[in-house]
Amino acid sequence: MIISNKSITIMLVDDHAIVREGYRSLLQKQDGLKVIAEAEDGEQAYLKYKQFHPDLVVMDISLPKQGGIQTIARIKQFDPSAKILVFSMHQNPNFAIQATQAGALGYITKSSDPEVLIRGIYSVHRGKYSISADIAKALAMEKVSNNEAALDQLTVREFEILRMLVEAKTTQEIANTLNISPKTVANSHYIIKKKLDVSSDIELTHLALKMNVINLLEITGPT
Amino acid sequence: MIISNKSITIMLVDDHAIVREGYRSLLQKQDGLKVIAEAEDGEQAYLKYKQFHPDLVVMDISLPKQGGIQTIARIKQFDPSAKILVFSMHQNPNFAIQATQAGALGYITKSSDPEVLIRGIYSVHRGKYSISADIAKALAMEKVSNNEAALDQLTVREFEILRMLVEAKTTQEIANTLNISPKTVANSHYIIKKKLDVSSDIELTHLALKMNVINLLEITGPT
DNA sequence: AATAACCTCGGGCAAATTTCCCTATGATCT
DNA sequence: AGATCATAGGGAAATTTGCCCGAGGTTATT
Repeated sequence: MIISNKSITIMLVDDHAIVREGYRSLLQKQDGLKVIAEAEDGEQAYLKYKQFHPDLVVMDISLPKQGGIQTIARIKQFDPSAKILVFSMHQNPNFAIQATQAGALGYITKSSDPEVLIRGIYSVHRGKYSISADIAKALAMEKVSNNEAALDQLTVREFEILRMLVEAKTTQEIANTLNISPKTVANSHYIIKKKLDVSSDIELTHLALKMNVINLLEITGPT
Repeated sequence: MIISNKSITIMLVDDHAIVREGYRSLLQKQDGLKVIAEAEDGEQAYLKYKQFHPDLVVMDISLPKQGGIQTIARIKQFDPSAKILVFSMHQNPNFAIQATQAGALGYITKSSDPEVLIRGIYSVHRGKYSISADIAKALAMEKVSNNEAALDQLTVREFEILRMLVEAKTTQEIANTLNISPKTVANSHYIIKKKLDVSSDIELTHLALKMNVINLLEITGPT
């Protein structure tokens, strides 16, 4: 056999315990994969990465405290060779774009079949970029009828701030969460509006809804 | 032993395979619980409920095609004694309210510890309503602040201005349309925010969407 | 290796807005 | 007739916005 006899070590990052339970149960069935660490928020993920040096990180990006995108960037900063596979509930390709820009090597939606995740893991481990079919399709569609390209102009940080802004977080709250000055948040707020070419916060909210940066259900409750 | 020797039979409904995997792995560890069916969308859930008659249904409400709330209502219509426990990622209490009104007996968030879910299952099975602590808190907060009747506090004129505001019209445009001074519009804008108890325009927009002052389609355009 | 290009972070400051209070004029109600 | 309320807007303080700048750090390019 020319197959490596070493398992691929994996760190799981997800804020929902039940999902981590699912990962573990699923990955245990695979001989070549071994879960060596788990984290439930961005801060923990970063610290545990430094501690355990897993071959690969499988993470959700909707994390409490300083979001997943930012966490990807931090981990990549610490270890540029880190292999990160995003496993997210968002079908929105904008998230995939942002995640990739932050350094993720793969983006697979949670609606995918478990085997897709498994294949994605092996694929990313080999250094190959991997996205699930639904996202690939959405990306392709976007290419044709895209006016959403505007969002690509935002930096990772700006995108993150945008999300918090349109969730009606205050400048102060955002500053606290991201550990930056309120002034910087205000400046980013301004830059975001300028880049997206809107002149009021209400327009900004509309645009965010239109581009599915936030989901209407999240703010209005179910219909 | 005076304990019932019959297990509680459960149907799992979640569109994410990984989450179902997690449920199963978690529930298997409990002696008294037995998963006898799974479904990944509302339609399937309804059909399988009729087929298997589980003692209890644990379901997510963010389901593809006609959502979970609708499904709860259909199942309850078929069997008013159905016991349904919602297990959702949404901390938003509106979901809990809607789910309860549709007939759910419990609402637990996915961020809860697994044991909270287990306790919820037993609780709901005994016919007792069960919600997780975070939702209970959010509901309590809501009681004091947010009342749907808030809009009634607005005068006709204010309501008119509100609608134009959330359509992202500028103060100047509104003033022109209504033939009043921009200063008056600005004053009304302030009064509206005060009456509705919001502190930013983004919050105002959310509230307007929530209360159906404006329709989402109007601002997002056709899909 | 040096340079350019960018991102993040924030200070400064004038202009614009928001906030809050106040007055005034009709309606409407009692 | 007096009280209440909706509407309209002035004035001034408090805040935010819009724009410019520069310091560090990273990433590409040459």
